[in-house]
Amino acid sequence: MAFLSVDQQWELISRGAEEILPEEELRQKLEKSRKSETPLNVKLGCDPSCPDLHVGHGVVLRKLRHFQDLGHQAILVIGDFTAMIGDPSGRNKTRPQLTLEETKANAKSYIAQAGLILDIDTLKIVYNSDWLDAMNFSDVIRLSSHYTIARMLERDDFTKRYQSETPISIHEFMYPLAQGMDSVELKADVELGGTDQKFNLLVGRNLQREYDQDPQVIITLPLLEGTDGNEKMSKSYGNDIGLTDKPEDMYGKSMSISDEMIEKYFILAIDADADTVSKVKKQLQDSSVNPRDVKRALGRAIVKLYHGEEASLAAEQHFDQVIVNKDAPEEMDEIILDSDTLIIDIITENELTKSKGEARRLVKQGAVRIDNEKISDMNFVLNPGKEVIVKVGKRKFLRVK
RNA sequence: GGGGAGAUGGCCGAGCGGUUAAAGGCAGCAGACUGUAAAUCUGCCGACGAAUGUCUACGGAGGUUCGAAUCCUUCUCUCCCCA
Repeated sequence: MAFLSVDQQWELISRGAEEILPEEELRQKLEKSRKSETPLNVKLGCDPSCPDLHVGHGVVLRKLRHFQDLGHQAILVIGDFTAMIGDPSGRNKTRPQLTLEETKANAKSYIAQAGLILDIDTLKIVYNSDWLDAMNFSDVIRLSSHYTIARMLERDDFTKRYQSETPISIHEFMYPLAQGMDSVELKADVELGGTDQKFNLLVGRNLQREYDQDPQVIITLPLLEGTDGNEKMSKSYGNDIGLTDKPEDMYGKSMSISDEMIEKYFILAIDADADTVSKVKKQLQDSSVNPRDVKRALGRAIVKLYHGEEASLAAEQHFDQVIVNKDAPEEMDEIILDSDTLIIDIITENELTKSKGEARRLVKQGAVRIDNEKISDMNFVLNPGKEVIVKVGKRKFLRVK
């Protein structure tokens, strides 16, 4: 296929990107690829230690998709090797040791979800255990001789941990090297990653040079904060919008982001073009529009991206009904009661609360309603036979028959 | 190899023989107010029980004591300094 001009490609590639290092080299690579009609190898590594992707992952996946749209070769590297090794010291909870089966299952789920964004047909998927597992100890020593401790310690989190006297195991130094080896193996022209990956991406660049390759250009993308507006989006912080979340949840979560995040979400979560972004920015600044309405548009856009237009409208309607008008939703889990049961047991057993203690606390605080009637009696008993709706907090419902 | 410091609830961090389910902060949850925003205020925040309460918990295992997060022994792990 014919490639667009470098400037045209540049517009899409640079959209939303934090840094492109070095810019000039990327221009040259694009120029060369255009002339020789050879697509660039664009690499994105992923960590299959967790099976669920969220909108934060979507940011960098969309960027990879941009390259696909421009006719380049997208390569998804499944980091199954590192996932299998995990963190042998067991200290790092985000890096548990996985079995081969778990890794495979996660990778499968990862690819399926990534397919919501990427063009799977032209995507090249590789597993880094293919080459990393084949290295022996001498290979590893040879590889590590290309890097020094001082350079390793330049990495932000190493510096911090070193200064705060928290342990750093030697093997942790191997991860950036392993990731760099991937770039060498794949002869990557470009590697994408979040800003927190900058160091690792640069190691790949340096290693390629050591192995006499044309070093990759790195493109970093801003990290998207989660719905709390604070921490980066992550399932473990509970602030994520999952790609496979139900439309209503997706919409609801989108509505709970803070005003300051709206513009960023427009840029990173839904890839809005420059015109839309500047319009949003203006609306937020001159308060001609209630920020809530800007957010509603955002919520619809996010749901539409993953579930289609129809679902996005339904999700908004659901939101209006349940949250704005405080009505019960049409669909909710339901149970059939066969004997008199304490309300506390009902909500605990159906996972509306985590423990009976919590259930009691909520009753005490007036957060539990039956058919919209606040109950305050801890010993309230529900009798079978009559259909009622139990509501806990603002958004947990259960139909009891 | 030698010397020193340390390991407390989701996280940070006080406690250093009984009044400690363990100060304080952060995070979390609920209520009020709202735009399921932010900010603010109030309450809760190990489990089980209606409750006096019972059980589990201060890195692991033993021990001293009427009583231990606190003292002793030992193991595991971490950090610092010297070599």
